[in-house]
Amino acid sequence: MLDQEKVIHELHRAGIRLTPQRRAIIDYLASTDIHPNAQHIFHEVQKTHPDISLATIYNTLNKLEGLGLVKMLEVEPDNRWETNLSEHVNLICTVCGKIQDMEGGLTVDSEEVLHRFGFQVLDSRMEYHGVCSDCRDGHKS
Amino acid sequence: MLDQEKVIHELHRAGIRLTPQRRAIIDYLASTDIHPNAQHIFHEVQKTHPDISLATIYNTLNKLEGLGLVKMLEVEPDNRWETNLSEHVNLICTVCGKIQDMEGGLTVDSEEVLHRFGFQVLDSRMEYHGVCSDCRDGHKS
DNA sequence: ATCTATGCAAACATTTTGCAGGCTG
DNA sequence: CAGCCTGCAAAATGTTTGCATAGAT
Repeated sequence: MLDQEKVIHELHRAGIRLTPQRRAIIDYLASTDIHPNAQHIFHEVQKTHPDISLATIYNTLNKLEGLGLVKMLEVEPDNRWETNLSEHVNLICTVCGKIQDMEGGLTVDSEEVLHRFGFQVLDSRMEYHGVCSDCRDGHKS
Repeated sequence: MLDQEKVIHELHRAGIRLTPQRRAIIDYLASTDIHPNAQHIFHEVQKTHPDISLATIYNTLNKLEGLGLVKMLEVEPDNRWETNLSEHVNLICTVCGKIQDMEGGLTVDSEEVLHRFGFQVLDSRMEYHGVCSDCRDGHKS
């Protein structure tokens, strides 16, 4: 989902150093699709870098986001992060908090928005909130 | 956008008292389409209720949201509130923070999501982030 | 060698909670 | 008049910032 080579290249181009901590964060993000929050990333990266601090997680995520390499999902109670940059819908379970990607489904017509509102679309975020299959199953029993 | 009679009826049905403060908050929400944040609502309602507290704003908004009468938009740096419950897209200007509603445009196919993912859609949130016409104009000059 | 990144802890900002008194229904 | 609601202030939580040291290029 996240192209590590591209990330490293972009960091270099932006003059941002590739430290072991950042490397570990990038590796973790590339390895998962669970849309983790900062705390979750922190705990995962701690396994290999016990001294890492939460501040470094935030620092790195913000830098990656600034380069357009990851996206922050503004979800309660804390933000979640994804590396899927394609146009897709996030299915957010309001019971367990799980987030899945649904490719396709909705298409943004930037031209129409520009004509109707003079609004230039740079990014789109689409979410369906509801109950995932796991939680529906559990509820039935 | 917000039907005050319906709100009052729903509050009554839910056994939630209609205090002057809540009335003022509802009146303000019904009068605007700017998608205010809690602070903004606070300042507006303070004009007629100088003693109101921020906590009451939050309390009321949460109760109204619990009844499905308003929607919270999880937007940085603070949540915004809207009373438009129909399926629509929020156009969010990343320059000035203004939010506009775009009716139509996207349609949620709940059946498809249920079939493909076993995910039961209860609510949808769609946002286009970009630059509004005002900010584009300003930028050009 | 330079200058950015790190870890720590304190600071911040928004939202929630606890409590004593007040007001709605 | 009973019980919920208010305002206040303190607490809670997620995120950012400041600083001295460590480390990447």
